[in-house]
Amino acid sequence: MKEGPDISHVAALIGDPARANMLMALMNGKALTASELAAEAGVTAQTASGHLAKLQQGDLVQVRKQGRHKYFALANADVAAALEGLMGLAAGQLRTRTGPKDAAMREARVCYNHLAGRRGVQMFASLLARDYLRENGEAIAMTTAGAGFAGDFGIDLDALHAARAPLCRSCLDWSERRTHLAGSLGRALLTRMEDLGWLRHDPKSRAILFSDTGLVAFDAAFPTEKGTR
Amino acid sequence: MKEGPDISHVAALIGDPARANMLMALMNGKALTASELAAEAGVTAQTASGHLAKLQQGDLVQVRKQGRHKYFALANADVAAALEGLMGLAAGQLRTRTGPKDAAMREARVCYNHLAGRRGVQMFASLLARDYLRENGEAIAMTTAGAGFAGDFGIDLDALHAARAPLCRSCLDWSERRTHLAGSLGRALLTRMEDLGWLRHDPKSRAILFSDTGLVAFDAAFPTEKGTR
DNA sequence: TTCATACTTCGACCGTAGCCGAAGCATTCA
DNA sequence: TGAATGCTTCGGCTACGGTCGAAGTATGAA
Repeated sequence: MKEGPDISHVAALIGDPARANMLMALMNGKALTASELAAEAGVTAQTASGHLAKLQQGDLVQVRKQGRHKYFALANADVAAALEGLMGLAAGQLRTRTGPKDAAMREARVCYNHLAGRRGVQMFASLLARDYLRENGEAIAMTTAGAGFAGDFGIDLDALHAARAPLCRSCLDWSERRTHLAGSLGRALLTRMEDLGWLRHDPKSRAILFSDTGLVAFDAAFPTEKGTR
Repeated sequence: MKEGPDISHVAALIGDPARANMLMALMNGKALTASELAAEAGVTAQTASGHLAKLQQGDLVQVRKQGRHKYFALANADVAAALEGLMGLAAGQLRTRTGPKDAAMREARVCYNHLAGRRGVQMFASLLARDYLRENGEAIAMTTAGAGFAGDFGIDLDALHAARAPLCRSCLDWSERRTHLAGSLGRALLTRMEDLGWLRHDPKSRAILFSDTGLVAFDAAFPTEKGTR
């Protein structure tokens, strides 16, 4: 028995304990790095790398490269549904456990050169909600209203456009596990807020520390749905 | 990575090509013998036996022993649902192909000592539809109306009750892949119809040959939903 | 630049599981 | 009773795939 151009291939992918643990860890919809998945599966990084390559080739996971990290997530809802079905047969138990350590880092930190963490996600969501930015798949475009907002905020868009770097890019947040704003605009927003005295860098870590008045101003500038009222 | 008390075990069962082929062959809901499944999977009987034992132990299939045959079917609808989910991921193709050879045998034949084949299934279904028999899981009980019908048909129920053998048993039909009536009642019905001259045994095979008048009488005695009018 | 981190590739080891031939039961049929 | 059929157990072979150490590449940090 050799040829199995069917269901068996994908089932065999799930059938390995290490890979199954990885997939189960991804079942909450969050993205995890290769190292995290290796720990989750209880194997070394080399072994995990091989497993993840197979999962990717089998279209069970999608990958997003982020600097020197690789974030893996389930490929689509169908994969989750298939796993659910198998879980029903196994009457298995879920395993959770996720995420980082430092509270300040989760709240706000610098990601390369832009704002990340809970505040970074908040800022990006606020810009999207007010239609200053629009997401089209991977691409992010600024609206004319967004350009006005950025100008009012004290950002020189012409200078940004002159540079060759892309204006807006989405970036996967490793603590929130949602996307936040990167690109030259993300960088400009962070430096502008630093100039305004809203925040400063923690010299001992990547954490970003808001001043009291800065935090109020930030919430006013980037309101969330709850905070808008 | 060793311990995988989860989803991976059942997935590994499906992950073997031979076993996957067997499961796919069972996806139409019909029951198949070990030999048929071996052929379906492209392995020898010994190998298939091992695979089927594992599938049974993993609660993916249920088994029913029928004389020297063993009929396997999917354990429940959950299994089928899980397989469906995996098929969705594999975009796989179904494979069908089933069943016996001789047309006369499929139409009607003797199964041990009772009527089997299309006519046997018809008879059983007719008795159930008119509430002469009632199915309770594995058990089959005769109703009082059924007792009256049997008496009118010329069957001595007292004699059957006197014998130690069970009155009614269901028997899985290998060509129709549905259950038909076995037990002492099934035996009595067949011999009674032979006495009435409705049918006779083919001396060269297990086939049962109806006479023209016998077939008309049989259809009248055991009408199907379509034939009732 | 130099160092540290995250991931990948290479090579070798090893265990497990699939496979079949042969023999062994169990059931049916003559 | 003996012969045929259907399935299982046993034993041994083979190979595929998971595993890790060590070295290699890429990215970010100092």
